[in-house]
Amino acid sequence: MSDYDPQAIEKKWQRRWADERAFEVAEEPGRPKYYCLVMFAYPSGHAHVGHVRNYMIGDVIARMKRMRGFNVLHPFGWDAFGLPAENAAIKNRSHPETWTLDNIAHMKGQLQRLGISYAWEREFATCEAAYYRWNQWLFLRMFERGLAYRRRSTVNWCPDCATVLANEQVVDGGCWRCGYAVEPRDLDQWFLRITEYADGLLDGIERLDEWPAKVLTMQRNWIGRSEGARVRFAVEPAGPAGEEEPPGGDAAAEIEVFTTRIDTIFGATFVLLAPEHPLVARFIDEASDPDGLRKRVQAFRALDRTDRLTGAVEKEGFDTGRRCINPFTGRPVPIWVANFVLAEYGTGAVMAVPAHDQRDFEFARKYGLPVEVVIQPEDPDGGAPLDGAAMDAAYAGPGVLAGSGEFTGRSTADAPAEMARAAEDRGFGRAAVQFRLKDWGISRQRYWGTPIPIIHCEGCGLQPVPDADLPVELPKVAEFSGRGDSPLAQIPEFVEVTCPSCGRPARRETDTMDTFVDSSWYFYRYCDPTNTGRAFDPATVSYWGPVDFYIGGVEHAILHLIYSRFFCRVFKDLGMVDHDEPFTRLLTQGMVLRDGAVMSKSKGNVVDPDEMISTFGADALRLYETFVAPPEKEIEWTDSGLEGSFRFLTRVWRLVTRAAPALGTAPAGGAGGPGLDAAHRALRRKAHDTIRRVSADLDPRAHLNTAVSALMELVNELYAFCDAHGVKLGQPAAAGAGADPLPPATGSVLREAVEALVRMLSPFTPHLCEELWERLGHAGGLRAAAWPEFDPAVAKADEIVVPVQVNGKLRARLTVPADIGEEDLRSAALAESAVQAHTAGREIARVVVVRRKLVNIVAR
RNA sequence: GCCGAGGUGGCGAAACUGGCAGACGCACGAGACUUAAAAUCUCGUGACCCUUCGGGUCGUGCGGGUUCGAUUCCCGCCCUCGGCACCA
Repeated sequence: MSDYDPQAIEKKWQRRWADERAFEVAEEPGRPKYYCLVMFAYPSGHAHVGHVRNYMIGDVIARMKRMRGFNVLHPFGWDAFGLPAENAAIKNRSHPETWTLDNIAHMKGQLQRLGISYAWEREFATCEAAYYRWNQWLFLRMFERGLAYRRRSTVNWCPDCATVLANEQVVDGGCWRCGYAVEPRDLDQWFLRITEYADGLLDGIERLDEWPAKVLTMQRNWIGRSEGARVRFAVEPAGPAGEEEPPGGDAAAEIEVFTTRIDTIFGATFVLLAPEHPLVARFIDEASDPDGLRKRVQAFRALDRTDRLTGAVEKEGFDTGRRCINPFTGRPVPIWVANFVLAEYGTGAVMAVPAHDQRDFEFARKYGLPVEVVIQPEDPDGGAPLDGAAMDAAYAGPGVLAGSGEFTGRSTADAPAEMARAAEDRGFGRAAVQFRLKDWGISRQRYWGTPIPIIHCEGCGLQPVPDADLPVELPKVAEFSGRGDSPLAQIPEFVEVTCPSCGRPARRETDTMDTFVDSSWYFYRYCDPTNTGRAFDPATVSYWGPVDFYIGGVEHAILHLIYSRFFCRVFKDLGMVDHDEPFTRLLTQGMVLRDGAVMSKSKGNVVDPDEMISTFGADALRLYETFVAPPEKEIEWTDSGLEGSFRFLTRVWRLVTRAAPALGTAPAGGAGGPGLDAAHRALRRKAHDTIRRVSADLDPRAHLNTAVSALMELVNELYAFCDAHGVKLGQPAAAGAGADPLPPATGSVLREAVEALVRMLSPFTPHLCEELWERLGHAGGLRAAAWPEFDPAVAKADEIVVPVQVNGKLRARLTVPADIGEEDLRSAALAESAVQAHTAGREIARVVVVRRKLVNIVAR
């Protein structure tokens, strides 16, 4: 057994860091700052090794940056509102706060046992009124600006969670949390106008060059910008000519469509309405509905929402019997209702151009509707032009407009802009941009969230709670009986208030905010966490912000990471932040799997960090999770891998503790020292080469795994060096070094390498390295120690090995002076016997010499 | 269908700007130490072939191309994973 005792070492240093408030920071104008942030935690109960990996990546970067002289902000906190707490309260007949605070206490203990260098002084939980009052404050600012508004709308309702979900929280038609099929419901809801910022959010993506391409793509898809045009088709009066319009009739009705292909509009042979389109009900008179169209509409609307959204339903439609006028051709076209047209996208109505849209084409063929070609591909061979009657598929490619009136002959490249302009000039349309992104519904009919600070007054309407009355605190008691209306609605002393405007009795809003509001700006609050006068001091955020390095799971690519970008822009418009983007660099860490599956309690494959820590120590766990693969990749948990990391740390322990008594003072830099022999110079070279590699791997590359392997190589080399120079590292322990004092040169070279090793390893395994650093005779801890300095003069080799190829195949390796000239290298290569054996009897056509890299001899 | 990321030994991976493929680790094998085992230390470990130290051939998903030289660049495929998707 080794005398490496992680339990004792880790306790000692964790206590010391806590006593010294070692990682708290203050603004220091003029000193470079670095804001390193991991996504804060939902206090679900227990951290597992997947969380640990996330936090380790942040901790390695934060500790390294600190040693490199940066003023590092590395905070942590809790995303503490949310449904699981409320569900647990219902189940346990307790209060959500109890469950939440218990979990936070437990998880905080777990994180502290990992020795993460958080500024715990800045910790907060979003369920504290001191935090969520600023959610309310911000909501009111958005309300004033029309960015927060209330409207009745069809929303995504999760029957299981008994609440509304944002569009982003519906995954494959189910609830993102419980998977239960989402239903449509008509409710009055609060929305945040994120669409106001759609263009800015999309354009900003172009400048996020330190974000993973995957996340940017997902955000682009989610925002879903389409350029096209809106065109209005006038509805023809109903019934035979001369018949009187019914009262409230639709003589002036118009159908507005959105299209990305206005250049095909002369080929629009019918118009399709969503079943929910308001005109549909007007077109179908219930009293005289001989064909039972109303029933068909209802059948369409009743279709499974998921199937309808994913296209799993058979495309069907029917003729309303009404017609509208194509404003470009002046011709009437029939109006149909189709089950695949979505009310919530665009205008809920589309023009159908079967010749140039595959879906329209199939629909037209199914129902015998006309197909008119208005785009002819440019065919250099002069083949037969397309014919609507004979086509077996739509032509959606580029070409030249045909049968399109004054636009005939224009190209599909130019026509759309011209035709949109024409539509605008003639007053029936305009160029338009359509987004897939919708406004963010934040109303939740649940208790455990931020109360929305609004009062409903019958006389005055929606009244904001005055700023002076903030926070609107969650009432402490509430009945957690189960499902139904918001629990807050059942607390009279919360609901019954007086109108701040007229003073008459009024009702308080009982919805709470989506918890994603909480997480959309928490990174600013860390900068100024105890401010009682405002959300944060802009000057403080100006110093720390934006977040330089943000680390978290890719599952937040479109939820949290779009909302935060949105809030950043809102704060900027409020004059509170001075940057456009909140997170300069984003790293999405891979998940930790076990037996090929995500760890979960239900699968019973959770690896508990506490168990690993008690067996191998936090340092071994930290090292394993950073070494096993690049941070972005998912990893498969293996116990043997963790054991391997523990073995390595034992090796480091033995190396440093046994060698320490014999170490001299480190060499004072310079070019290797003329008095040193080859082995000593080689060790110095290796040490400095490792400094170069590890430094670059950590910053900026964040390749934590290769940084560790470089350190392992250095340790291997140090073992070989010690073995060759009489420092006994192997067993038995009693026969350690120190018995024979080392020659001063050997001791000083060893010290230099060992101290570089300890410092560079310390971000990964801080407890072990602090202990070793102390044993090496340094006071003040590693925080005071600078990152080792790379000296190119020392790293420079005096001899190098150059591979020699013949026709691209490796045939020999030459050991030559590092500064060898091209000519000398060339002749040395040609003189090599192995080379001559392969060139014998052949003509040497060419010799490629790449300085310091390789020689390739081309022989024929 | 569209967009993105990938495919390298038994396994996790490395190769940063076109220059020795497989560093480092896991697993496995051999040796040293030991009464023995564990631990530790040292060595070996892509495949195939000739086998004599040693040498040869093949090898980074598949097929082509560019190049003195390709895991890396280009063209065409196949597969895996992720996102979006009746979005007009």
